[in-house]
Amino acid sequence: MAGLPQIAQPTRPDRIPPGTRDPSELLIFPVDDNAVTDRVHACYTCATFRTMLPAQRHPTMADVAERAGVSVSTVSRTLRGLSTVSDEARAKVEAAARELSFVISRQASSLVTGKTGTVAVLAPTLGSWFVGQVLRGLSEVLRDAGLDLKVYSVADLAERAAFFDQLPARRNADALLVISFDLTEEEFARLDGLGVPVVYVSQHAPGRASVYVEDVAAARGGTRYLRGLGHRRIAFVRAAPDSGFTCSSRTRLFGYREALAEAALPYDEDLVVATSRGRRATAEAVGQLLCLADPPTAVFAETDEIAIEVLSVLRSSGIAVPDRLSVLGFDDHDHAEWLDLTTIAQPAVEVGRASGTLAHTLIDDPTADATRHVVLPTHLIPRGTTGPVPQSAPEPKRESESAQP
Amino acid sequence: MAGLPQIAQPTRPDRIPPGTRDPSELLIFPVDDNAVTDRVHACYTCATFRTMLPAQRHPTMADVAERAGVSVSTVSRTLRGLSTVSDEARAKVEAAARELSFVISRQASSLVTGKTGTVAVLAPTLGSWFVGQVLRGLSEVLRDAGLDLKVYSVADLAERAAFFDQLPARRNADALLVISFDLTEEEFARLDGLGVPVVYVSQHAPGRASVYVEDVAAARGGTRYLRGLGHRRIAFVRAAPDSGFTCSSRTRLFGYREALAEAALPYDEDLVVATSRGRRATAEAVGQLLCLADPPTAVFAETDEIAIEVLSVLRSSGIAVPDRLSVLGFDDHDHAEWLDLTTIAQPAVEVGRASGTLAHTLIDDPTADATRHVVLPTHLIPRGTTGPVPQSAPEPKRESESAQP
DNA sequence: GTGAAAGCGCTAACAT
DNA sequence: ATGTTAGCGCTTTCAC
Repeated sequence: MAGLPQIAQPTRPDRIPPGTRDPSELLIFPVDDNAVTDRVHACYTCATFRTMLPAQRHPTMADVAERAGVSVSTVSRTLRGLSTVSDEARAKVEAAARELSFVISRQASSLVTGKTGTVAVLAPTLGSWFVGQVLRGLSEVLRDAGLDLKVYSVADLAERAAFFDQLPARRNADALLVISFDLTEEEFARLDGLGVPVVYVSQHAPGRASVYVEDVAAARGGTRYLRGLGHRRIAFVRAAPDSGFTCSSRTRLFGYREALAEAALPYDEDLVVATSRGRRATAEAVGQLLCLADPPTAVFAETDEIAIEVLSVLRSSGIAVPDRLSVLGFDDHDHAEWLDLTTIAQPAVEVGRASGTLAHTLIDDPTADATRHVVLPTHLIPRGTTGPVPQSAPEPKRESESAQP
Repeated sequence: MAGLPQIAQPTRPDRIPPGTRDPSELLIFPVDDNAVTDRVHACYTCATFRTMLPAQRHPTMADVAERAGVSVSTVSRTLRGLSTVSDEARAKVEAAARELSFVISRQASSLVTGKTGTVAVLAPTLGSWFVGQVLRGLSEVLRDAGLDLKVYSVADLAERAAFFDQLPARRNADALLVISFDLTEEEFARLDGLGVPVVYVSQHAPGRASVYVEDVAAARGGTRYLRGLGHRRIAFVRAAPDSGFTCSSRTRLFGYREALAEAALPYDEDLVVATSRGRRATAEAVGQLLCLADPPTAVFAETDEIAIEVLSVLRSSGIAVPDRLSVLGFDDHDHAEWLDLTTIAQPAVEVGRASGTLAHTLIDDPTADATRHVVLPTHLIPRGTTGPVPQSAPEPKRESESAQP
């Protein structure tokens, strides 16, 4: 692991305002505006505020018991809310615990109960909108259930392999939630043998507990909606498949194809393009579509984040939305409303909540149906980026061709 | 806690394709497109895929020792990488551990070492862009350090109070990271007595370990930049202060005021407006600014997310950016580039990395400087939403006043 | 209703 | 270099 950067020797200012707390005065380090390098500073004015506290031992149940004048067993029973404790003893224990700021050690109790009081979640990244929303719902439910939340993320294939090889969650969580992973059979098998319940989030895992929205039906509905506006040439922009982390591409593309088939529209592979993160890739993908002999009049993006990139590219190219090209997203990202993006909303927070609830159920009740599926609804939100197909499909106008009058 | 929703009785389709794995065929539940209610489904085709595995006991070190024909101590030493193990014994232990898929129980080892191998983080929400980026950097560093990451989030003031009352992280983590909280003195005091190192992230905590970007200098620089474009009436749009969760409003506003003062520009309270999440609040805030007798020619938004809302409102009002109004953000959110938003970039992922590194240092070395500050740089990225001040500050044009020629 | 004692799985000190 | 032993802080019998 990389160590901390070296401590830079701060140029001592002429006068150090003693004991000041105003943030503007505290920030007296020689930090250039717009500097390019990072550094570590000793904080002059801060150092006086606090002398190091001696590392103190956390109080244990024995401490509480002694103070309350009861046995450790009684403390344990009281704190777990068992009814076999007299009111008198309970009061004494609660008072003692409060006075000592006693907090139970999950490590110790888990050793004997076999429960860790923790739920682990595995996600491809912690930085995406969807994962963030799922975690929000999840943490809310787990907090109410008295469970802690541990997160594992794997950034690339090597880390992914390492995770499935070692399964660090194995003995250190009561359940594992896997968010939005396109798993191989081997990985499924590995998790099947994990020894704790596994809940698959945002994906349909055959024969295993899953929570997801009906991507296929939603994408079918979205494509039908575009068809209803008169569009016949509908493009699909998907995330780059190389990451291997998302399974929504597959399902949403499937729904798209179904809706085309319903209307006897051909599935044209030229209309399906992939983009990876970053504006360049999206610009290329969009360019590819617009250069087709028979270009699309509508674009269905796999996620709102992709749709927003597409909008951005279209705007800077001067292509009118929705007059010349309609754009449909998926997610109802916060920014979708602000950008007036038509999208298929999915209840991401609710997906998190349902996952947490399901995990909690499976933990508490080992006889619960471990193959239960929770399917959450989606709904289309028509906004301003979609409109009727242009009356006469115009030849794709290229700048070099259009002469000024 | 709310229970799981009732299992809906699925209408059995005419034919259940047996053993199929194609996702489209699996999704045979009566899920209406765009349905409004959620439900739980039993998955017909899935149930056949897997018979419940009996709950199996996790192998312990004793199991590994027995299989390897050595003592438990040797297993422990081997797995911890101590050098006092013969190659022969090491090989046998590693083989046995692998065969049994042994995973060490942190619970048990932490009981004796006093270390949990876990770092806890407290965040106001898990759904914001900044927190997500910080968590990305953090998890990367912690993974390399062999530490697990536990997250606590508090959604409202009641939960916040409960957290500081109980301090659930107390005995269950080796360090606590507090992200972007505006803490009271009482809360600081409570954390000072936590018994484990605390790192304050995205905030300057006097006398305590902190990692942050220099908000004051950055905001000063951003405001100077707008001044350099000729702007004299510069508005500041901040997040609603009622949440009490962010401390960036205070510091960034301070830098803004400093830059005004440098140029002897007056600080006009009418130019500082607050907005909460949601487009309506932003629309009102922007409206307030545009209705001023002497309206601003530039807007500095506390975050990119706010700036994007502002842009959206301006666009739908037909107010040209930057011709009539310049907009400056803060963060360099992913969407900022797509939207061509001028912004002050902060290295959010790097903030997470540095926090994790600092926490790791403080855990491993109790004598390390617990008041160390890491200050990371910011830089301004000029893009298309900022431009020179309009030549002659025009009277604010109101639709009712402008007559058609 | 309460306490004493055993032991969860591991590490650390000691003995060999 | 390896095995033996004594706990870490808690829960859980089992007596009382």
